Amino acid sequence: MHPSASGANLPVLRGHNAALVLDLLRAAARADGGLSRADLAERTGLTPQAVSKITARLRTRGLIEESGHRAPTGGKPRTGLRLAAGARHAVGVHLDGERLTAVLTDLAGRQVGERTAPLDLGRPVDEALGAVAAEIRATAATASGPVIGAGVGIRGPLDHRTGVLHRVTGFPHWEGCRLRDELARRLGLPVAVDKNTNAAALAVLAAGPVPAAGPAAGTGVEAGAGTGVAIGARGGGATVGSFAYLHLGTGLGAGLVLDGALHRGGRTGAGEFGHQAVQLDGPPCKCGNRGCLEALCLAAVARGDLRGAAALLGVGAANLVALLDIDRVVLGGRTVQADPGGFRAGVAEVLAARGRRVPVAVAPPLAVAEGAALLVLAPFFTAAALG
Amino acid sequence: MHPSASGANLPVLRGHNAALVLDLLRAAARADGGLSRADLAERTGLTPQAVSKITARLRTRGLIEESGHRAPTGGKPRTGLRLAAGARHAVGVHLDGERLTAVLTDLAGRQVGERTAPLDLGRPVDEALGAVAAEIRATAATASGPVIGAGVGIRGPLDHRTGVLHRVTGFPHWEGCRLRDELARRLGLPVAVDKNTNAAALAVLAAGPVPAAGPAAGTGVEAGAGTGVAIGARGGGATVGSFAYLHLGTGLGAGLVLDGALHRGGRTGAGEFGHQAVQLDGPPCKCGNRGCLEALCLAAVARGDLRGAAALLGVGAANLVALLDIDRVVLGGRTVQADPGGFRAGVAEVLAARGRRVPVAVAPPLAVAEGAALLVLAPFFTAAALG
DNA sequence: TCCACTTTTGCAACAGTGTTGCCAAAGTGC
DNA sequence: GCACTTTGGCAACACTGTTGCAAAAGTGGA
Repeated sequence: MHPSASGANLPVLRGHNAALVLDLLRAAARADGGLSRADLAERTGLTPQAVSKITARLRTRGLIEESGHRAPTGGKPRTGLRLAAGARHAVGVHLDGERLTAVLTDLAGRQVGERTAPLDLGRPVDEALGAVAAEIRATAATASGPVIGAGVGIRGPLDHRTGVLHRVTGFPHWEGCRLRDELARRLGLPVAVDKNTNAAALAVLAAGPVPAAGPAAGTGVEAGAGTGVAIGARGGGATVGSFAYLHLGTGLGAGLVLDGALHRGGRTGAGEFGHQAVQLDGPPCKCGNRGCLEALCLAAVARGDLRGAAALLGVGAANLVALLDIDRVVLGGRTVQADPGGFRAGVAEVLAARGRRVPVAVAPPLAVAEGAALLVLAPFFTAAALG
Repeated sequence: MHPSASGANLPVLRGHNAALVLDLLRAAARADGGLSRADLAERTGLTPQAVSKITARLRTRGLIEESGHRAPTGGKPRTGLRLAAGARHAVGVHLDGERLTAVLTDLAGRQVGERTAPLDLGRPVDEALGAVAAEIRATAATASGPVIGAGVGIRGPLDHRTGVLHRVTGFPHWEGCRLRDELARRLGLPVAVDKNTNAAALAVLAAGPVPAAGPAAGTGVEAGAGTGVAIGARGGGATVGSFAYLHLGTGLGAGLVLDGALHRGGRTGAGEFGHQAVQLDGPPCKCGNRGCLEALCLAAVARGDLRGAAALLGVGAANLVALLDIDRVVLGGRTVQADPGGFRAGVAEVLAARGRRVPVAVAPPLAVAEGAALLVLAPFFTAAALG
């Protein structure tokens, strides 16, 4: 591979624009319903004629379709275009220690099916993988159209690029498991693996901006310098922004979306949120240090002090919001789901007290599984409109 | 403006590739010297013929030039191409409270001149701005070619997009100063404003990867999903990676480069590193909270405990490396420059003790001013190779 | 000294992108 | 019924990178 083969030729250009259009239609599909060619031209900055050509190609491929007419405003009414959401499906799996949750989603990433099964990671790897593959197959079997692959969300540390697990707390025989390739071989389908926090963050990203009005943020583009991202930086089709997904379950971790893109770091290590020191002389953590946020937070949970846990989570969130200038915070994980309102309020309170006024929300319970499915759908909205 | 006008047409494509080539030549200019057309083709992934056309256009514009021949390897020797570094110049200014440091740089961002002058922010804004403008003019006057603008690095908080200062600690009459526009008016030149930490981070980014061998990091590109950045994400022409610049002076802040791009956040607020809580029951900070890293660190400095300050900085760095999976840490700021070796060692020690083995370096003293100049040079390496 | 060989670069023709100019289609409103 | 507005497609176009081929400029061996 080239060290930095980022030169763009005509096929790349075409793929980029096609993916952009498809992404806008995906976002629209999850909101009102559709967009016209004129809408797309306005939002992409391309000419209407270019959009016509692009949508014609996508229509030929069966990825989008026309959908009636909009109400006219004094001229010819706009023809609606929408994602042919049923044209492709994906399976997303959340491996949560003792439970497996699988969802089937359409091309827009919307859930259209669900399965749950117990999962015993204590079994031999080969057996367990067979069970996981069987669940994925069973989920895929309910799809009305082709299934393009399966995504898996699981606790880190792991390497997203290679799909290899580094370590699974409590189950040392899983260390080094080539999860992606093993599942892909069993399924005969493309498989993608990522941390549960990253998967959930993708689901939140795809769900679009917070329903309520967001915080004030000027949209004025100006002539100042901006080293870094060139053409092509974009988010989930809607407002580009930043948020952190904080996951409190058997551990504490984060999924970071910065400027509309998930930040994984070079070794899929980003998001290690739980082992920040917040009490230098605090109690020892199993990581070897003292005063880690995770240790304090889980201790509070263990003694039933959910308010205290939420407050601690709020402190960590405040640190993070300050460091990254993040627009909103989303909470998730089994512990949070036990008292969503309490955690939301507790975290928001600490954030406000520290002058970091950002909206706080709770992610849907299936966010990890949904996001895992998005892992395999992503290529459609990035460049894979080729072929 | 379009909400997300990221559609790419032919001019955008051309600009992207031209900027990419120029950026590679800039990086080369700061290292060995030059690259041939064949080198560029290899690194961009474009065909040699495309590179020939692109370089011909850049040569017509006087931005690059041929530079002798490489040693042949059994065929026609490669013709060297290099940035016409003297074709453009820029001024970078660091406003550091009581001192102004201005540098003149060439197109490659290399320093070719320097001026220092006392600065009294206690004076009326108008007077002080006049003095700053005069220094910039004096610096620009020494340039052998056209000066395309001036960049200013100053302590935050401020808004990079608008160039407006929010607040200058100790000098309330500067609040709300439209620094960018005021200077641009006085100079008749484009001006860009950014936080000192961001400017320094840009300088570190432009300087390229750490001279010694970097940490291991697989370069295998694979077929997994990667929602987010599409074409065009790139860094300073060299290895794309992440690092944090930590600035310890009269305050404590950070400049974050993630995946090769400076992360500013939506409100230029990113990098507020000093007000992370690391001691929940610690001493009060002027920000209103307790146990902020900045308060602890500056207290250590005040009592002459530089080792203690370095250790605290190391704790903060470890938190940050864990959260963002960062490849290296770079230190800077007046306090660090007082004992570079001690801080480097102290921070590295804490990082290692916490299992975050990343290289630690100290930035050159003029990093902020140099980075400020890069703010105005950036458009050349992003898209401004247009008409 | 000559000649095959390799490698780099350029010229010319080409494929395919988005753009421009123009026009038919399909509504509203008087 | 007719002027007007708006949408979207057809055709010609400009300009991108690509492909095919040849010239330039070296090496190395006979």
